[in-house]
Formats: sequence, structure tokens, C-alpha cells
Amino acid sequence: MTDVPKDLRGLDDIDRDLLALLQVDGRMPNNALAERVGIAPSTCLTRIRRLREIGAVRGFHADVDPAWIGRPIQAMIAVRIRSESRDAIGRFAESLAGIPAVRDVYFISGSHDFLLHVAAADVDDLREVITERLSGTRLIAGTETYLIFEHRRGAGNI
Amino acid sequence: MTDVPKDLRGLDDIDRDLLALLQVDGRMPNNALAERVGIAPSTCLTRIRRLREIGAVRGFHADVDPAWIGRPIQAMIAVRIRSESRDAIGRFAESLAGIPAVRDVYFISGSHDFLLHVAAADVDDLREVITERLSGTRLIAGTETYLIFEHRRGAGNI
DNA sequence: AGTGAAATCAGGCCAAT
DNA sequence: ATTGGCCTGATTTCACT
Repeated sequence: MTDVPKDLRGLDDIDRDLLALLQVDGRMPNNALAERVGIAPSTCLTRIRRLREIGAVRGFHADVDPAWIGRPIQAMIAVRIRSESRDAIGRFAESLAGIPAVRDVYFISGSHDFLLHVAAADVDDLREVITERLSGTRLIAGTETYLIFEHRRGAGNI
Repeated sequence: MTDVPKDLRGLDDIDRDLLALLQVDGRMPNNALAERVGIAPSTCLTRIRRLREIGAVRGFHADVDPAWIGRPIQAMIAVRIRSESRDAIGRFAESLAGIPAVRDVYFISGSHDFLLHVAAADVDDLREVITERLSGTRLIAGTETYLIFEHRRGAGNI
């Protein structure tokens, strides 16, 4: 991770092409990538290493369907923090990301403080997350839970 | 994609180990995966192919920081559909996933119909998405937009 | 920064179990 | 369904530009 600013400076068209390709297929082989963007495989390797180092690529992940790993119930939980405990938000959010059901933590503006995308084994599991792991702590002023019927990724993000 | 039911039937401990490993590092080589879960590389290859075929693995993607591709403004937009046009939801949602700014579409229960996780180039771009691409269509009854200050993935999703 | 050659290593088909 | 053998092709380093 360098101190390069997080913007387009330092990224050329080839870098952006690589990001677009890897966003669609994160397992595309290095030499296929190299051919697609028109550079040598060895160059491609150093470019991708750099993209990871500067943080443009934060990681590579399999998109696993939660239903297949025993978590068919998905929900979005809006969480409001007690105003007295605002300064503890940072550490608390860290702990949230460690709950097995939690897939994403979004810190947001508005009447709530963050949104949690969770995948639970069943309704009891979901209730346990909400009442024990969230409302059970003294930091939380309230939650609102919305069931997720379907979740799909956007297509072209470049 | 087979007609196997979307649950734990047909997935053993090795499959779940593979899913867990690939969720953390989607580019881990087949060889390394095989060694970690204790099977032969050729067996590992067929297992992973099967996990993709049945839909347990929906894809492999690089996690690209939106700020680095010129989209530093992230927001969650809650969208409510006009009741007259409920039957058009499906096709409309398809089109949403095609908007370049849209990263995720969540179909949810509650007072809104879906949540859009978007990444925009600037506030004008965000406004354009909301007013032109969403409110501009006759299908939408209303939207609510929340800025995303930070987004982090959950750690252990297995 | 980009490259080509060379060595090492991984991917992927097959026949056997 | 799992495996080891085998060949093909990919990854990675390095000297050079």
C-alpha cells in the first residue's frame, strides 16, 4: 500500500482495462489478460502486482451463493448507534465484520449509522444476530430489518 | 447449472472448505487448494468445476476500489416502485443492473422495493443517476439516498 | 516501464481403480 | 468419485532495453 492518491492519477488505459477484465473474471489467467490488453505477460504481472499494492484491487474473491453454505435467509439491517457511544463506532464496526453472518458493512449518512448485509441459516439465526449481537449490546439505539428476496451484482462497473 | 436443490445436500466438508478458501482468496491456485483440503489436484479441479456448475460459486471477481476507477462517491439508494407498475419490476431491475454506476441490486421487503449500491464519479453523476435513470422513469414512486462513508466486507462468511 | 528467453510450476485430459 | 501420470501451457524471474 503506497501513499499514491486514490484517484485516476497513475492509472492509464491499460490499468483500467485490466481492472475491468478482472472485475468480470477474477480468475482469468495472466497471459490471457496480457493478450487482451496488448502487453507482455511479464509486464502484466508487474502491473497487477502494483494494482494490488496501491489498493486499486483490494482482493480476489469467489462469489459464493449463501444458500449453498447453509445461509439461505438474507437481510439488510439498518443500525442506529446511541449518541452517547458515537466514539466507539470504529471498534464496534470492526467487531461487526467478524460476525459470521455479516457479509458487508456500509457506514451511511441518514437516520441510521450503518447497514449490515447478513446471511443467516434460518429466522432463528437471524433473530439471534439482531437481538444478541446487535440490540444486546448497549451501544445500539435501534435496528430495522429488511428481508432480501434477491441480490444481483451490477454488470459493468467501469 | 443443474437442478440440484440449493442447500447443503450434495456438499461435503471438503466442498465447504474449498468455498471458504476461495471466498478469501479467489486466485488461490488449484494445487494449493488441493493440498489445503487434502485431495489430489485433479480431484480438486473437478470439484471446483462442479461447484460452479451447480451455482454454489457464482463467479470470481476482483474487488476493485471504486475510488480508483473514478467513482469515489458511493451511495445506497432505496427505491419504491409505483404500485401500478409492480408487474414491470422484473424487467426494470434487469435494466438497473446495467447502469454503470450500479454495483449491487437488493430486492427487499419493507416500504421500499429495492436498494441500489451505486458508485458515482461525483455528486453531479450521482444526481444524474437518481433523477434521470431512476426518478426520470415513470415506474418509480420515490427514492431515498444515503451516502456511504465506508464499505467493508465481512470476514468469515462460512 | 516494457520485454523475451528460460526454468519452474500449475492446469487439465485420460486410463485405471 | 478419486487418483497418478503425463503433456501442455501458464507463471515468474532476470538480464537487457
